[in-house]
Amino acid sequence: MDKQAEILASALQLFVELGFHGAPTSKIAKEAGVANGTLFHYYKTKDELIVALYLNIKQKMISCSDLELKGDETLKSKFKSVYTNTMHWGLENRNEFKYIQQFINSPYMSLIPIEIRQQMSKGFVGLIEQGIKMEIIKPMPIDFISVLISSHLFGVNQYLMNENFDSSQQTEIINNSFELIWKMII
Amino acid sequence: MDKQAEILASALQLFVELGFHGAPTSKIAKEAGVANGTLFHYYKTKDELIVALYLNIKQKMISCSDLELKGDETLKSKFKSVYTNTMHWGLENRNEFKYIQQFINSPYMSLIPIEIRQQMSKGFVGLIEQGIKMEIIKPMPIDFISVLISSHLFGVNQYLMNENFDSSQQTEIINNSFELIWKMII
DNA sequence: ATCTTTGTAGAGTGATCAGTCAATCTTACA
DNA sequence: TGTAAGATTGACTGATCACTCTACAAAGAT
Repeated sequence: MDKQAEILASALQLFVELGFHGAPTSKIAKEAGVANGTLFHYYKTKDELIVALYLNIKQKMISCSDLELKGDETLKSKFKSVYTNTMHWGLENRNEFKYIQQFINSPYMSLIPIEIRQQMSKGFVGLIEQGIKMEIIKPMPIDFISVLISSHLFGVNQYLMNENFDSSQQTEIINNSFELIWKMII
Repeated sequence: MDKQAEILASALQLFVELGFHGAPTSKIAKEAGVANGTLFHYYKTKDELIVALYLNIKQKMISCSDLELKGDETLKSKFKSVYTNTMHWGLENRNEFKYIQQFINSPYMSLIPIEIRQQMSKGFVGLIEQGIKMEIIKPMPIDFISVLISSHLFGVNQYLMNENFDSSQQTEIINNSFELIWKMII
């Protein structure tokens, strides 16, 4: 890992553990094994670091959920892939998942321009549009469906994080919970 | 409003607007129209203020959702009352709702002892248990059902906050979204 | 009337923090 | 090899912040 990646990793760890408030840049730099000034070489301000970390993680999450989406799958199985991939990613990257939740529920979220938010949800929105056009998914507003699925996903993820199931139990709950949300939107 | 209530009101406004990080106690006191020392007379530390504010708001939210739960209603209509009351409360108290989301997704949440968390969700958990016992609600883990409903509620609330519907449209969406989540758990 | 408790004020303090800067090191390439 | 650009350092700084302290006022209690 290069220094910049070390900084992001330490920032993630400390922001999740101590909050934006409780994690000083000096501590982040120290934990990353770099000098104070190096942090500010890559990120002009602390706020810029906080935002960059969000975008960095969100990008990873999205690219993971898109994995192996072949054209010949049914729409349902595409949705299921996105759902389960994201869920498993969240369980294997708990700090990343927590950081995203912490960030989007904080005032920092308003620093992300709307175009970028749309850009990030583009793929998912496209899937939903496709489902409505094919008359598989109920004709409800895209944003409504989107929020139904993502809040369901975040909720189930939080449940799985709290309880400590083994891997096969986890997979079963994820499959069942997908069927629940799928029935809700078709 | 007495001084303590003024402090809580200003803290709410500024924490939602600027985050825990960006809202100094001096500014909170100033906005509340009290001296710096007065704030620390009521709350020994800033953290204590942050936690007290959460408990204060949560209490209001719970007592609002319990309103008018008569014994002769069906279980479904009891659930619907809790759901719609909470939703409407959230729409009329946006800062309060945002604060709760900001708080529970922050590391401060870990400062709330588990007994208190259980105490706060007691009424709702009781309703779910009743539903399972009456074989109306599917026999799934209580915590799972609880997280399904509350994340759905928070998600729909966020959707309604973003879009700006008039009152009758809002009510319709709330009713429809209740039917969706109800079907999911029965 | 005196004492005690509680509320309120606001100047003061030591610590801490975000961010700077000048100097040094590394790398790439002419 | 020389040189320019970028990377890295860590001591430093000015501002800010959480919190304290002393003084005083209000309100009961005895």
